[in-house]
Amino acid sequence: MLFASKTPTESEIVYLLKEHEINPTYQRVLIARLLFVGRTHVAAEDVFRAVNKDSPNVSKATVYNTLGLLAQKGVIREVIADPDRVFYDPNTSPHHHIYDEISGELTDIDAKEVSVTNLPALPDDVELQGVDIVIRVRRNRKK
Amino acid sequence: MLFASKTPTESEIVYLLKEHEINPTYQRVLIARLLFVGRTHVAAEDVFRAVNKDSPNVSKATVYNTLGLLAQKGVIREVIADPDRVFYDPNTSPHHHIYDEISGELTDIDAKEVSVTNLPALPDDVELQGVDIVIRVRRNRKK
DNA sequence: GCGGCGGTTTATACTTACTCTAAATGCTCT
DNA sequence: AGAGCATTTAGAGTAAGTATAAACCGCCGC
Ligand SMILES: [Mn+2]
Ligand SMILES: [Mn+2]
Ligand SMILES: [Zn+2]
Ligand SMILES: [Zn+2]
Repeated sequence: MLFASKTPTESEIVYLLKEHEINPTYQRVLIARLLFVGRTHVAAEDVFRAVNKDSPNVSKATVYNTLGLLAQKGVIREVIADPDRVFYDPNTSPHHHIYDEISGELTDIDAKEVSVTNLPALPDDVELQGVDIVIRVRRNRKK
Repeated sequence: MLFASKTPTESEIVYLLKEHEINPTYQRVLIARLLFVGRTHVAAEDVFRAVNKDSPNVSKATVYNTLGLLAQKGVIREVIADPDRVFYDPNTSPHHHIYDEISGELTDIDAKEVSVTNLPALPDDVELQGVDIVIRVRRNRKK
């Protein structure tokens, strides 16, 4: 979901959540806004820290529940690339990832820049959820 | 690494480990053999259970350390697809995976059956470790 | 055979990411 | 205000994996 502004307003976020049949509570709006303002790949613990930076605002359970809910409703996307944590991605347009095994950082690659062909036909009792490409790299630290 | 026999002998495993500069201890041979006989994708806890099924043979630490060592030396491969655990794969030939989000099962797809083209050029301070494709599906349980 | 020595394994404690539970809070309708 | 449902919360619990420090093993020189 793309916004006209780089930093969507609270009411734009409220609208986005409603569109996806999510009741826009204080905590959900706060978390969603953080994601869409930051436009980066974040883990749940990052969100927990950010959202409680100044004052205690949102519990850990709510952070996890909200990220799960947003992902399930399609507002954001889960990325499984790091063996230690799930990343959440506000970019829901078709794209893939470069994963740096050293820093743990994820970078987007537009799906148009990669083509995957000849995917095998799937048995008809399976429902395709998505095709994820992860390019695993190691960026050499310090020259 | 392919074996003539479907069930490699102990000495074939010993040779395989030596080839990869791994000292073939009792525990390492046991674990590697289990992987290459089973020829499936297994998590560390699966290996721990299997290897200690009858009598206590190998500690948890050694299971984790050995799987890590085998992967690092290229005898087996790690697969990151399930958010809850790392899978280890005795199939090191180029291939990709179908991941069933419901059962947690992984299935191989030969790399020849898929083509990925137009991968973006990587900055020259990054070393490519591999390109992993995961096809996420849900197999509908019970008609 | 004995002592030493590096490499390996072990039990066990610990950490980290995440889930569960049951109570408290809030929101809406009457 | 009170009922009823949705949501949030603190805190306990789980599961995968890591760290630590002691024990053990295989080999070598004596
Ligand atoms: Mn981990
Ligand atoms: Mn997990
Ligand atoms: Zn992304
Ligand atoms: Zn495989």
